[in-house]
Amino acid sequence: MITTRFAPSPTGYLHIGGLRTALYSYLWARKNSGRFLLRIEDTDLKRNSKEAAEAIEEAFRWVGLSHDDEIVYQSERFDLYKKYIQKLLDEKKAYYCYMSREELDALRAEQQARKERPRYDGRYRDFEGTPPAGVEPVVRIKAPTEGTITFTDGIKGEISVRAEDVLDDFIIARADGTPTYNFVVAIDDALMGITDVIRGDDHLSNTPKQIVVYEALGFDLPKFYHVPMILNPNGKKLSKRDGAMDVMEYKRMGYLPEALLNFLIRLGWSHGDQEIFSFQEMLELFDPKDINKSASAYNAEKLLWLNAHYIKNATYERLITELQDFDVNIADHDKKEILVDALRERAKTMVEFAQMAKAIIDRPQAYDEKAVKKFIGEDSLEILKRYAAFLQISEKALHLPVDFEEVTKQFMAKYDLKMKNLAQPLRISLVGTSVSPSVYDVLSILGKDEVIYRIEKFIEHMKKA
RNA sequence: GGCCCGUUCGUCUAGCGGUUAGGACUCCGGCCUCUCACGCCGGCAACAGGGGUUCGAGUCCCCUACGGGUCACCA
Repeated sequence: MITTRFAPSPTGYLHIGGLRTALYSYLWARKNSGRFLLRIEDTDLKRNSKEAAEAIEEAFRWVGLSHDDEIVYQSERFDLYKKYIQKLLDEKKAYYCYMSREELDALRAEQQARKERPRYDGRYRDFEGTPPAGVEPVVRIKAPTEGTITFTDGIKGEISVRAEDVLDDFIIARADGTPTYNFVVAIDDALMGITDVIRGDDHLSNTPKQIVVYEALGFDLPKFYHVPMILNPNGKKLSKRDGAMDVMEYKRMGYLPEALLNFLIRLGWSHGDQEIFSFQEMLELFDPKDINKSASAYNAEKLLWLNAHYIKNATYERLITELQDFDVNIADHDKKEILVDALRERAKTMVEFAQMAKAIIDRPQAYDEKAVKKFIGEDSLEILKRYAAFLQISEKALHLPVDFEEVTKQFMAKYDLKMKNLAQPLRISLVGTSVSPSVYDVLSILGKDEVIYRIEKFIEHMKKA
């Protein structure tokens, strides 16, 4: 059984880097009928963990991820950690260190002056004497001083480091008794039964320290997968303005969650040449062994393309529901399918979709000057007037785009007009600009009466001007 | 600076010793056409550099360069 976990520190929101590792962890667990757990790394306290957890769950809900069991808060497990600290103390695998911060700072300064790696010198490692007064001790773990630590990373391969290069007796409990990150991560992963740790590769160099904890406590090591970072389009670290903002911000910008997920899974992972992955396919095909070794840059155009793809293929119900979040309610519109089909090919985001829908449904507030200048000629108004009259007396029932196409062709034949002569003036009269879906679609969506009304209003407006 | 990791078109990537180095996004042409899109067809564009190993290297090894991560009583 595979158990994975997502273990963010409470920053207040979930960004796409976090979402991606969460997705990978989720997929790997679910694919193997395993469990996917959520743990909040809040040993630091200061920040509001509940709020952060709620933000993460909200984002999970939006994209369709779910976790098993209750959320684990490290801040609620201090007693547990204390027991393990005591255990290591009793077994002499950890010890109190009475070095003051000043002494520590001085030591580091010296080492740096000598161009050495700053590290604790182990002065209290085997201390048996009377502790200096007035110093609240920290607890340090005895780390190996020689030899190498080797582990296999599921993405990077075998990683091997020399103990003397990277380790020292690091602190596992602060002077106030609270435990530190590298200590609790190892304990919680072990106690929660995590078999596969999938996390950002900024944790790669923490892994040896955590292995020291696992070994001191006699826990089995999980498999590690260190996922490369997401970079901004310039190859630098991702910041908020590049896309590292709250995942929910993507919803507000009109992205569909399936597009975001498809975008993220493909960023650093691939399955041959396949670009489009349904959630089901992600579940079937994802394997962390196929994750790339190198960092990848955030590519906004590709996200947009994927979003457009999912909009094109979404159901009517889905799109109509999504539209409600952007103040467009067409659930009761009798031509809603025609409207949706006309716009789904054109919108890259739901925000654009909504804007385009409004541009058709709402009567034009103004007429684009450039368009008028370019397309409204001497006889345009006369043609429109006749066209409206032609529609008015039409005996045929006008509902679908093909109905309007038919009468329009009859009209053009009667007056020996070309589509080019009619289409743009008509479009401008209906929506106020020279850009819109097919005029036949617009005609159908608006319906005969509204069409005639808008044409008359336009003629009126032009005559006034 | 020490340690660790990485480097195929601008970007995401395929490749797993023998390929005209493939696909996708973007961009540029063309077709379609009532505008804008969509769609379709076509095009530009890459193995960081240098040494090895090998009959043969994008693929294996070493070095260099560049990029990133990390070295806390943060996580």
